[in-house]
Amino acid sequence: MSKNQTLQPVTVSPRPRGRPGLGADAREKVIAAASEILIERGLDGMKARAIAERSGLGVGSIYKLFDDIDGVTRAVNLRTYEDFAILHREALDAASLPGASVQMRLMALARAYVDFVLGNSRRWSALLTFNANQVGPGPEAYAKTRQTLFDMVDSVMIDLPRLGDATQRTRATHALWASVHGMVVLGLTGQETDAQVAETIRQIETIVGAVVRDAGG
Amino acid sequence: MSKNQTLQPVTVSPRPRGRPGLGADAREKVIAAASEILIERGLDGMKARAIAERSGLGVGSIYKLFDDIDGVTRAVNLRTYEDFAILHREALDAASLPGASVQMRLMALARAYVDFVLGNSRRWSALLTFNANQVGPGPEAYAKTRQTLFDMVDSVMIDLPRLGDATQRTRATHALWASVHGMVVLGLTGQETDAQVAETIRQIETIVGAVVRDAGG
DNA sequence: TATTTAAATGAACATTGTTCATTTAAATTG
DNA sequence: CAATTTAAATGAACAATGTTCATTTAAATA
Repeated sequence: MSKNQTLQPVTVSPRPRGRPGLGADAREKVIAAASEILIERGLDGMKARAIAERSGLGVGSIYKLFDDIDGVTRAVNLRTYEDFAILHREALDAASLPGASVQMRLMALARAYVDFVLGNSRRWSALLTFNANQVGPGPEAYAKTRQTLFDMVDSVMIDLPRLGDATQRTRATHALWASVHGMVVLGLTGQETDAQVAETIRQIETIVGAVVRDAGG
Repeated sequence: MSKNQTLQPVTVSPRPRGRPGLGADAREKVIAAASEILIERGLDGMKARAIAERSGLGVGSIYKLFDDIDGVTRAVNLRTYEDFAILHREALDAASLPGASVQMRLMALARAYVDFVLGNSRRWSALLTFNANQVGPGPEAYAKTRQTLFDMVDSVMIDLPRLGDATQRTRATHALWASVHGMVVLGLTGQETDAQVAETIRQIETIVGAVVRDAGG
């Protein structure tokens, strides 16, 4: 191997002298600790000191890793959103058997939505609160997951014969999934009975059914 | 006039001796001050001291009138919700000309929804944040306004011929309006361009149109 | 006018986000 | 290996905010 340093200068900077940085997993430890607290005690329990104690770090270290507590919340919410997408992927794969109708596949995705909210109420609530306070589009990191979710729904919608061109299908996909979001948000309060859950599912079936039939599905 | 006190004892308690209570409008002054701050500085500006200063009361007085700052927020949000409903009423009345189609009237209501969010972004955001943090159904006071809004939409939906019985129509009304909510929430971020607003309206038209056509409207 | 009473107040406290002077420990140097 | 260097790590201290309660205030009565 050539070692001609004039042609190929050493680009790796020499290891600095001082104490090495926080382990690469320090960020991960903070996010994990904060997530646990969120699940156990809700967003109100996600205090700087509580996160520090559970993660085994000092309070100040959190501010080395994140700009502020909102930064931790953003990271936790991003994790929530990713888990949300993973559940959808699994549900769609399970429902994508040969001959599965558009309605069936869309409802499988919708049920994944409902299931996630039911099983992750505090993480979900934190995500909603964050979005409600956002001005402007969310952080760029969310875009990828959002696109992943969109693609899943759109991959089903593409089987509807009368949705028009790509622009119109994209619009219908966004519209339908925002609608599911609305019905879940207004239907599931965090203290719901089985009957309320069933009613929410039926409402979603109503809208999905109307859209699918209207588009010749 | 008879003054037989044994048959008709005096039921009005005598005026108490001490300093009289906060004026009946003290609560109103707090709500007004808090609303102004919310509009000017957002939810983060709604601090106890800021509300006290602007309302001309002491900090402690706020805690005589409300259990805590969340109580003030709840009252402010209720006011927001009532104003929201008023705008819908005006829009529906204006759109309820003879011969106005179901689609036209539903879209008039939907445009009122969008207009309110655009014109009251911080108050709207506060309402969303509150709902996101609620566990269980919102306070009972909200139920009346919610019913008012539901009745408006339902009074249009009743003109659709193929919505089935009252249970199914109620479900469709809830479903459609929750859908509009979802599209507005995900479509209007608080920093939206005219194009984004137009796209949101078209998405709503897509869902409303599908539901109306599917129900024979 | 003096007295009584409860409303009204704001200083004081508790909690929490955030900073930064100091401590700590890893890597290098001699 | 001991001394030195360096930046990470820390947590005490500060700032901001929600909340309480002993004291003050003023209206109604005696």
